[in-house]
Amino acid sequence: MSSSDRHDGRVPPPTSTRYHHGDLRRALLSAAAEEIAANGVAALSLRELARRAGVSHAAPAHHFKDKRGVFTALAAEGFALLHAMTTEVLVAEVDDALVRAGECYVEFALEHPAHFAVMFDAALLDYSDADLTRERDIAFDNLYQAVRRTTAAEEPELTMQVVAAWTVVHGMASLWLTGNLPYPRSRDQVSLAFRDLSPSLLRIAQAALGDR
Amino acid sequence: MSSSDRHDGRVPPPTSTRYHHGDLRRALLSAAAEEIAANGVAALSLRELARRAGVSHAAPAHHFKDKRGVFTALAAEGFALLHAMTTEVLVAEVDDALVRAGECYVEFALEHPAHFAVMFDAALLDYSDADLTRERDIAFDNLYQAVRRTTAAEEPELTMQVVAAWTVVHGMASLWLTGNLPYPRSRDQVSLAFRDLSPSLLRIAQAALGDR
DNA sequence: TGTACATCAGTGAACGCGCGTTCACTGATGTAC
DNA sequence: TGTACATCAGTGAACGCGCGTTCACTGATGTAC
Repeated sequence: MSSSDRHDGRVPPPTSTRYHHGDLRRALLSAAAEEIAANGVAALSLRELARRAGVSHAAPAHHFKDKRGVFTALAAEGFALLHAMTTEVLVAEVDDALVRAGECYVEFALEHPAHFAVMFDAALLDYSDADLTRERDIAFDNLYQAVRRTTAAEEPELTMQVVAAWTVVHGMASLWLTGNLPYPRSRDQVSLAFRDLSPSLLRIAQAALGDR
Repeated sequence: MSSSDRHDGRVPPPTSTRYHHGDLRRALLSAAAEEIAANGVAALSLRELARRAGVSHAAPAHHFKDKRGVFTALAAEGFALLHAMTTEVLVAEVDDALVRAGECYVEFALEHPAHFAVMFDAALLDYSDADLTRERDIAFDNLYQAVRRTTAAEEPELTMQVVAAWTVVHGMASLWLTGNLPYPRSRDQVSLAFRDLSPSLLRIAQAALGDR
């Protein structure tokens, strides 16, 4: 830690080694996302995050109570990201808002696999965290809105359609992330996959109804 | 460890404390399933499994190389269970084999959540394990067979329909396990949920195609 | 503009703990004779 | 049927390690005056 790289202006240089990190919370969350994406949720330790952020192992305690706090913050961030992506689609007032919102869901999962892995895992999260539940609720709101754009159905049919739509995109995201979809794991494949799978989905649904 | 409970016959009493466990491998896998279902995959330790099985902490090494070995054996067992369940449906030669096989998938996930949690998580598994890949492949075979019962489609449409069917049941199982389906987490709700959701699924698929 | 001070993010040493692994051992089982 | 022996599942003590947590501290920042 030489004295030359202490601070050279109002905005601290993010690459130099300084006593105060500047944005350690952000850095720890990013490190957590990388670590989880690479080695899974079971491998995460706070000391490892501190190491990745180039900070002493006691530093994270200033930003997160414990490991659960990191997972919870990551999940909240994930819901916020998903909400932002789907909101973009909804405000565009396009015809196929539901399909586009569904594509958002899958694109989000592919781009942020660590967030996705954590968002629905009750064993990892602290649901008394107001941030988490708020972000989750507003993200979920957008799904409801997207479904409403394609149907005039009232409850309880509306909820059934929300569940059906969510089921499809959630299944798709999960299978894709686990390498079980015949497409490369890339965001720009999502629209193509939707186009390919929609007719098959229709066939499957028809078969399910017709065979009864 | 009194001398009175050593062995009183050919078949060792499973409840008494004996030097040789009798079926430790099984007991460890069951303990692992319980532990994972209760506290998640991240919480599992070999020492805890030994404790649950009432055996010294060094004993598991005789049956599993390491934690990954336990996860891998659990996943293989899961695929075998799923295969057995779906085979039952297929040999029955019913009309709605695909729907029934799909119900099997969701029922399996609800009844064996720990197995399900482990089966598709690449970070936990050793894919060089012949048991695992064999059981996975034969389980997957049954899904293909079930789809073939409803369609004369050839490749690549056949694979698309397999993927579509898998997507739906996998999404359903995942959301159900995470408490996001409006049904109690019970096996006998699965058929009902299928009946409720199939029309909604059809509507969603139609909307996806119609809006393009 | 300069100085004093409160605040707080980050340090680094220390701690106790549960973990996986190793190893010489022991108890039980089954098989050869 | 009885005895000797090989095999191996399970024991328990020991080890080193990475972990989370605590705590007195220090360096940087921002604000009051």
